[in-house]
Amino acid sequence: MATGRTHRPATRSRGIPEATVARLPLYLRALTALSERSVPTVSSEELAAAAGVNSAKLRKDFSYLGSYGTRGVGYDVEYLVYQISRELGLTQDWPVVIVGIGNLGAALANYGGFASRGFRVAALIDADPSMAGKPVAGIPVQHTDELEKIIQDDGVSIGVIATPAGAAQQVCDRLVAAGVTSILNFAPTVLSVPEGVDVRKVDLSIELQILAFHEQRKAGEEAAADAGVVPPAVARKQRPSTDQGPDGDVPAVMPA
Amino acid sequence: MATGRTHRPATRSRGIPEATVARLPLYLRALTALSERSVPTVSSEELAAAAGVNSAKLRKDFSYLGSYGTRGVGYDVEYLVYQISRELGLTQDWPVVIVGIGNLGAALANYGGFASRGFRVAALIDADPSMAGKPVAGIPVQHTDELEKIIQDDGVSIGVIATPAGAAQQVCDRLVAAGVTSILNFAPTVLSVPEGVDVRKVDLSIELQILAFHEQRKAGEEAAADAGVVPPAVARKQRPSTDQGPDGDVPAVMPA
DNA sequence: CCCTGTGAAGGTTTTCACAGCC
DNA sequence: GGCTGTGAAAACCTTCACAGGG
Repeated sequence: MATGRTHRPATRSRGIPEATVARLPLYLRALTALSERSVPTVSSEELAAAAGVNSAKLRKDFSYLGSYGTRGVGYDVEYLVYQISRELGLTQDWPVVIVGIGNLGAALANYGGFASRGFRVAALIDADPSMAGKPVAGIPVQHTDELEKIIQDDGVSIGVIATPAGAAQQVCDRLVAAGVTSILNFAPTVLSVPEGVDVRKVDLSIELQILAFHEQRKAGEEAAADAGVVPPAVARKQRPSTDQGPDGDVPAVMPA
Repeated sequence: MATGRTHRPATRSRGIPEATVARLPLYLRALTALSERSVPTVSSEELAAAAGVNSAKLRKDFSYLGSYGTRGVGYDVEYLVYQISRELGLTQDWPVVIVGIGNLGAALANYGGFASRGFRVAALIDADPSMAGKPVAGIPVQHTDELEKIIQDDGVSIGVIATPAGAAQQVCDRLVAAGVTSILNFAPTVLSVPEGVDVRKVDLSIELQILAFHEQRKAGEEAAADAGVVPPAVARKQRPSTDQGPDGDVPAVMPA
């Protein structure tokens, strides 16, 4: 699934596949770690292992960005960090508002991974008046009444919804009306947004349900295998997993 | 990307595509809402809209489960709820442990979506001795030392990791050694697990980075469109979004 | 000789469009 | 006539395998 904009016909020369975009942050994280250890270059094989992906995929992904490697050598770590950051738009500052400061909202506010990647928490917003002024992660919570003003004053284009499901659509509508065009939704609801607005969702219980499906499947297989109905399962030898990546599935995403 | 088991050759009669599995929880949520409103039947069109997916996809998805609809009428809500629950393995009880009771762990412990879907929080575990005994969401936190005992006594097969990145692999190893075979990882690290163990990950900052990518793209397009270089963007009329679904991308998944 | 970059093949997922049943 | 279920086509993504540059 794309972004709703992927459908546009013309001018798709810079078209980076959605699946590739989804992996760029993984590569970036692995590269940042290498950079911190002052590793100068890395091969597709090594980087792929660090990102939990296979190397052919990684090379194909990078080929969409351009030819940033050197044959016989590998990729220059610093250079790649820069190129991927630029491609993802992380070289600019993205002010973000978080709406709904419960446990989850607080966890998000405290999450270090944002600040280090060009995201700045511009404001924390909650509907509970008794929260107003209370600092969370060093930032004072503001009341929902201020929402429009904050977004306009700070030029916020990305909003995070961490409210209960019942409030999510209403908050979403206000965010969009005030100018937000990208929304990360943690509430377990389908949001309705106008064209041009991207929504991505993260649903904790969905991930668990998918695990349960496979878990159940495993149990069934064992039983079947024990009964000799199915070829015996491969021995479970310990070995580093490969290809641990997002992917083609549930991640929970989607366009508007 | 499949589950690592998808590759197995033989006996794939019950093979439900991974992309379909990833959407079943969405359908289930929409159906549960209809059930609560005592709606008896629903058409593929209506249910698809409620789940944020298109109707052809939904019908194809259901066709993998069997023929549970009635032509000219639609689907029986209660019956479908049951069939999907069963397929996902939610008709049985899944004890779950959450390791790492910071803001995020606490949010997860408090999250209502678990209990209502067959997941039972069997224990909360944290490495900080001063947390031990403190109740979170009504459940007393236990120390990491108890981890193996808890997992074995309760027959836990699903573990949730909400620790800092540095501790994640170690916790993962202990969970796996104690018998856990499915892991939901919130720490921003690639986990290495033996074959037969499924890992799914949720990375908050990855989702934001993907939004930033599209956000940047929009800005660039507007500029280009203003300059007449690109066909003018479609007017942004308000209209309910369709096809808001997980999907083929970053969700963050993968097999072992 | 090593490792990137990439056509081509193979697989999976989505979408179309309509036959078939109620 | 309405709506499901599904082959067939199209789009998308991954993997293979190797040409070609360092």
